[in-house]
Amino acid sequence: MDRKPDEATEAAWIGLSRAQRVATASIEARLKAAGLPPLSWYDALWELERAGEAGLRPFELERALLFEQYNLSRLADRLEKAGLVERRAVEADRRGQMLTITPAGRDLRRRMWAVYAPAIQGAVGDRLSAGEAVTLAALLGKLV
Amino acid sequence: MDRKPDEATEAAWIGLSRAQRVATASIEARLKAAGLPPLSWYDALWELERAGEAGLRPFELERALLFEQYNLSRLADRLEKAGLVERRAVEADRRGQMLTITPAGRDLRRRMWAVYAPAIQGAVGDRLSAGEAVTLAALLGKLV
DNA sequence: AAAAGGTTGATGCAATTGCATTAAAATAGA
DNA sequence: TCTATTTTAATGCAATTGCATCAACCTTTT
Repeated sequence: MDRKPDEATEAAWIGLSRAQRVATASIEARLKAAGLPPLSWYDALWELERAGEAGLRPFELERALLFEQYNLSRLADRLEKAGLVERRAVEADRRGQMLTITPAGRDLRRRMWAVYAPAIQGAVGDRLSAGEAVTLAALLGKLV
Repeated sequence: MDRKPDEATEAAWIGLSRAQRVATASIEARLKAAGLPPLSWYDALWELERAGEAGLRPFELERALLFEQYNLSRLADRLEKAGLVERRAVEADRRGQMLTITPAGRDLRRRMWAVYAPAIQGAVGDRLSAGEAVTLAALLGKLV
């Protein structure tokens, strides 16, 4: 069922690993240089902003971000402590909670995007033609 | 010079991030399930094995693996402590050292590959046609 | 040759991640 | 119902990573 990867598969895997590291390093470096928090904060804030008033359950966010449960729990701690997110009780399930973004959270998310967007362009967009970007996105989609 | 990414660029970036996480998680999980060390150990051992007798300077390995200097220094500590790698002095530069793989290191590398190879095939090869793998590798290469 | 600057590698300390476990509540099954 | 199982979320502790800095040595400049 599995077997050995052929040469192209191995090259694709290595490329995936290296490309992601290079791109991520460059993007994270720009955020840091701008005095902004890491990408994981952005991802969480963005999901919560898209979720709107209702917010999201931690386990939903966890799946959306492909985070480990304990990592999400602690990311939520930090976001809450920074005033970017609120934890509120959910009456339907007394174990659970609802995470919602605060105005400060929306504001930070927006400021991060101002750095993040050009960083994506620099790390990815500038290196690919429009057609290549479409193809790459489609191929990567097959791996998920 | 930078500006905002278009839709395809953003999709490619998100896909890159997610595909890498999914593939890596699946591969690391298989290594762990087999009681083997993480991928970073494999990568280091493989580079050192390819380097042969002469070995590599830490800074060379650091660049080959895209590691931070302090992380490589500590990875070398662990590999050495596990008897997989040897640090030896280099006479041409008394600051430096040479890292070489030991027989135990070669053995572990080989045993890891027995798990790693099918894991790559499962996470990447099985999800792409041969042509797609070639295309993907080429596009990812443009990002590095 | 001496000083200034750059390279190589390690390390103390803080923050984050991983692992294992736990507590509490919901759901399923007898 | 009431017991067993599953789901949701947190947390103590160990390992790893990140940050800042340092020490030693090499190289270049004057």
